[in-house]
Amino acid sequence: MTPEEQLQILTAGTAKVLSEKELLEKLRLGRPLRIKFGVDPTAPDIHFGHTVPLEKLRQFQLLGHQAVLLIGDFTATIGDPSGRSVTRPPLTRDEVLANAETYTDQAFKILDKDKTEIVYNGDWFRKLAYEDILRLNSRVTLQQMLQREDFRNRIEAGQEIRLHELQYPVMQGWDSVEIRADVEIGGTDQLFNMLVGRDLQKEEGQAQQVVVALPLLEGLDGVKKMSKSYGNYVGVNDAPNDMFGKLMSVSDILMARYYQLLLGETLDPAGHPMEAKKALAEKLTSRYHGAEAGSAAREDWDTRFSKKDLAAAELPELPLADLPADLNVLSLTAYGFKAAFALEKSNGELRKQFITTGSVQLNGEKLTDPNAAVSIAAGDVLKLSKKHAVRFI
RNA sequence: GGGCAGGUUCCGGAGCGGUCAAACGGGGCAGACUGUAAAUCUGCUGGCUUACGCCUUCAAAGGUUCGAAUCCUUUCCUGCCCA
Repeated sequence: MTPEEQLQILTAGTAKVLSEKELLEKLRLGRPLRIKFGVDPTAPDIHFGHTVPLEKLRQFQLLGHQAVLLIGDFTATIGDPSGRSVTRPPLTRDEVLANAETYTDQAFKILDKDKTEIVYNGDWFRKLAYEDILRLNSRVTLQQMLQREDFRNRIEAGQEIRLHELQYPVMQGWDSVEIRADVEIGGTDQLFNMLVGRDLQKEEGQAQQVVVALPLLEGLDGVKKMSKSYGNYVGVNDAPNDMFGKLMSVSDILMARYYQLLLGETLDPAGHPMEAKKALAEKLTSRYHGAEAGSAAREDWDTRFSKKDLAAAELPELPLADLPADLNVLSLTAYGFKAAFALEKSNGELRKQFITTGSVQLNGEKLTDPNAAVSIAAGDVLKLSKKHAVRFI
């Protein structure tokens, strides 16, 4: 593949590349480039938003370049201040290592493990003496650091910035020197840190890395960035049916984004949107759970939602023995939500929202009277809402 | 340190002694329609109650009053201006 063709693939879906010209020049060198991607193993829960840079890294890998996955075991104990409005609590070393392992397990569902070099930045940072650190710091000015938007905002807002937080960009920059990175990949929130890498490489007489910034993935609502705290995420550890279902609920516009950023593919505008969405959901589910689970999730979705055949669908199962003693429609519904989905609904909500609207159905029969007595037999299917149903056994 | 404006239910934002569980908008949830899409429409959105009603909420603590989110005092916090 020509450098020009590679460039086109590699810049697709990116938010910013500094610069495309330099990237093209590097591609023309004809040798495998060293592509750095650094992760902070600060949280064990990984969602699809985190996989966007990995997808780009894989593209580089497929084109024959060397992926270098940097585990920020050392920097994680500081906490990246990027985009943060408060100082992050430091993690213990054990937490960091455990998180790192979880992370790599997930990452290799996307990356080719055998062709990925893993490095830990503790390997060099732990060896630095105080005088080395001072020397490193002497190359970056306070003014440069203060250009950062999040630092600036915190100063303006009168919020504290601890001195060690200023070290973070310097350290990330130094990682690039140690790795001799040709390219660094990261989210747009990493732009500043990645640029520091260029400065330090220049100081060290190295060629400067090209910075590839990727957009932050929108969450399921299509508006806010994907984040656990917004509840709009798809976790890579979500159960196959959950993952499939969540992906089916995205809007058409968002689907095109997901194609681009999660699959590295372009959505064919000629196809039927629902078919395209099922294909997206199946591919992603298969990636994390295997092809078998992927197609099973699709089949189950079809029986449950396309054919609306709840009886044949795979549902959470509740034993008859655990049913509440005073069984009526209201207590049954409350029990279903609580036992199968861990959702605590108030009686008022159950009555007004779920029962009287006809949302609650037993084997297809609407149960609209909260106080009506019900009897449940094995095999009965209780539909609580469009998205929630259980089977009794 | 001085002056001014504020802190209301998930968010924004009305209310400024009783008719306030608190307008309106957003968000969320449920239903209809659909492709678990979008758009649209309907309902719900503190808790308990079939309901009458009761209970807990309007930064915190006290107080005035038959009665307070609304008035007074103190405390905490926020924004703007001056030094």
